[in-house]
Amino acid sequence: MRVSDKHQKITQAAVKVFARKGFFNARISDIAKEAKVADGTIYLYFNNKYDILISLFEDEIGKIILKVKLLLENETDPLKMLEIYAIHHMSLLQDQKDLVEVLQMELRQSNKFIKEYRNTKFIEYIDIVSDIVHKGQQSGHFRQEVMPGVVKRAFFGALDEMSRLWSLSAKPKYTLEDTARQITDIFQHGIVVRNS
Amino acid sequence: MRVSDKHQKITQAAVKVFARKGFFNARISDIAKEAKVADGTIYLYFNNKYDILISLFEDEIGKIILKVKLLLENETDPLKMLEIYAIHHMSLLQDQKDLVEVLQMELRQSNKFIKEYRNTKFIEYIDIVSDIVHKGQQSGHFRQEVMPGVVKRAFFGALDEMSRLWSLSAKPKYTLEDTARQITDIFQHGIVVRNS
Amino acid sequence: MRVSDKHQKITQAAVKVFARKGFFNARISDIAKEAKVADGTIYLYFNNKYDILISLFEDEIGKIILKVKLLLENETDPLKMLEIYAIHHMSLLQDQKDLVEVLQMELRQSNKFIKEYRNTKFIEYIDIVSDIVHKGQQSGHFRQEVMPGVVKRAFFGALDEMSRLWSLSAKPKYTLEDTARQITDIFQHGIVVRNS
Amino acid sequence: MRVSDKHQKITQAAVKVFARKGFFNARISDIAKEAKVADGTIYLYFNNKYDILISLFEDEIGKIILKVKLLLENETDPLKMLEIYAIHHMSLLQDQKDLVEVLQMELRQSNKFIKEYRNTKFIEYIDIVSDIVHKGQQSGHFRQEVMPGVVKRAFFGALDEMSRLWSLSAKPKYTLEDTARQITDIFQHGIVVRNS
DNA sequence: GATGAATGAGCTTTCATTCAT
DNA sequence: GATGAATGAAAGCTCATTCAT
Repeated sequence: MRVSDKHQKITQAAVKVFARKGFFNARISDIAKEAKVADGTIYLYFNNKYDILISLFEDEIGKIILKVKLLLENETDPLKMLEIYAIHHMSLLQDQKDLVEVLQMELRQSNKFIKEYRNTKFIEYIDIVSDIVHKGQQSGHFRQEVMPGVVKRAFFGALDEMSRLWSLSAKPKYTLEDTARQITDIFQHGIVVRNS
Repeated sequence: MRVSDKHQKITQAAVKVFARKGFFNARISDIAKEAKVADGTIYLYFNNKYDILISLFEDEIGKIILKVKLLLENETDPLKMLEIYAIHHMSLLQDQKDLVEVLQMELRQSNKFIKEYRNTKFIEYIDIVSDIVHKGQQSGHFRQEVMPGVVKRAFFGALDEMSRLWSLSAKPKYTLEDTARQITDIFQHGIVVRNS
Repeated sequence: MRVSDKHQKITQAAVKVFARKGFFNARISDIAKEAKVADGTIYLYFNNKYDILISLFEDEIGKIILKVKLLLENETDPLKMLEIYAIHHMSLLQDQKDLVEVLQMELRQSNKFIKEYRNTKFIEYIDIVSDIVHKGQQSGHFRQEVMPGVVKRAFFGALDEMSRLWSLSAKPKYTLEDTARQITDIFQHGIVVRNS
Repeated sequence: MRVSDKHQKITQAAVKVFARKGFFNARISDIAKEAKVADGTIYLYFNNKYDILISLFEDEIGKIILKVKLLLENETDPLKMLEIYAIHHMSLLQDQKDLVEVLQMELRQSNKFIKEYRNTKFIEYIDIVSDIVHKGQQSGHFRQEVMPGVVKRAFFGALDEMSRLWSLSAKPKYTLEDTARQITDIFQHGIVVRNS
């Protein structure tokens, strides 16, 4: 069995269990059982319960960043780039519902209980948006008075809140892709230079 | 001593303690000490620890709804109404920082640990936005193809994410009011009918 | 129930359990069961497992010191004082066998695992001997070249080792009092000025 | 690599680790690391953790016995023999500080956690003293009324306690040899027949 | 109503020991 | 013989909740 095998099995089990019960209600033994390893084995790969969450967070956000950057590589239109980002973000939910729920939780909780933890991976992820906006402003597509730092947060927040609703609702009205497009549409209209 | 007196003291203490430590790390005895009552006294007013959080959430959101509805009463321009909503939402952070932090956490957590809890108060709060959008569409101010149900989530998400950032950052670049205006500006441009 | 009641019950239970199993093999639940309280109750009176041992040690040594000082109060002959000290020390074993065993263990162990703990109570106890020796030297009873600081350690060590043997052996040859007298005899002869 | 090689490496490592942390706080992995072998290897040479301690104890005491018997071989004066024994005992501290600390601990603890263990090696070691005393009584050097079985314990106890102090104190007042001599002096005076 | 001492279930983490390689 | 990853029982400690006063 490869070394990374157990590590990955535990991470995946943790995602499942954290998503189901939340971080605090999840027991180590739950994760161990889900991963089909002994409780003690978890501590060969992680320092403690928090460490599982943090590692998981950084690893998974890291993968997401790589993926979206790859998707954006061949696109130059900043309007289209926003759409690609949004659709990719929302479609994560379809592929990795549990992961998204854990990341959402973690995002609100981690800074509460681990003061010293600085969430650089997350910042890297949303900075993709401000980069797009900045580029759009330089190319004259986007209004100059719009603040990229505000847009990135607002755009992420809008997508995130929408995905939260989506994962909770039993029978969503729209597809995830439609939803992503609608939010993108609002932001595109919201920041684009009017051709009047 | 009025009955509500102890209840309120405990609620306020809970807001403080939950904001400081998070729900799970907060101890009942912390709240009791902060409220200057005995541990057991809390159980005369609340069924259990979760109940404090839920009650707190509903009570406080209720007050916020009342306040913002009052502010919107004399305004008819849907563009201005969005701004009023946004500014009021963000300014909560100034007046009740602890409360905002607790509400943000609770929003992401409660559905994890209390499956049966349906967050009707929160829905009522964001429905104010969809009402504004709907009204704006009827009056011809807003584009018909925009979905009010999407806008309400996106608008709330954008404001909420921005306020999360704000409460975390040591020295924010902009004032809360400016931030509210910038986000409102994006959404106003995003959904308004173009006068071309 | 008096506050001190539970504290004392736990201390006495701890003495019993520590003596039976040793500190490390003793479980908190053993002590709790012996004291007929809940496991958690112990933590209302002691900070942790070590704290039980330390508190116990200091409290009980404190009592022993008081007792022996009282016994020595009306005696002026330093030779007799040594005997009183020795007999009292050895007779502890009869009255409080468990306690003696715990103290003996603790004496060898505590300084190993709690580096910062300075055993002032114990020093106070053996300093009684060096005081006697010093007084005996001033009154011309004891040889000047004898070091009180060495005698106190040697005397205590001799008594302690003898009592260790005693508590282990199934059928001791001599009575405790006889043993105390024999050791005292050696030391008396060992340090007294010869009347030649 | 000779069989005994690993055995010895582990024993020496165990002495170091037990002295540093005490038996219960020492981990098998600590010993393994110190001995530069794998954890599992230890179990090829010892049955369990306790077995390491017991083996170590018997082996090392055995060596000490051999050494002191050799030193005493050519001496016939019982007074001098006591001094040789004392000086050798105390000087162990200089050469094998860790070992002495472990033996001291073990002496007080082993009978607590391994009921069936009878410490014959230790008895053999202190019986050297009672043999000296007995011989001294037969040759008329020592008082007849002194009990060899008491002297051996008292003498060992005095030396042991003194060495315990010595290994704890940062800056001892006297040299180990002086201390040994002082204690011997007290016992010599204590049991010798007076030439009056 | 108010108190806070007492409870004990529950959890994270440790570590001696095993065993497949 | 040697390894060290894996095991899982075990235990210290916490804290929501209760209830006698």
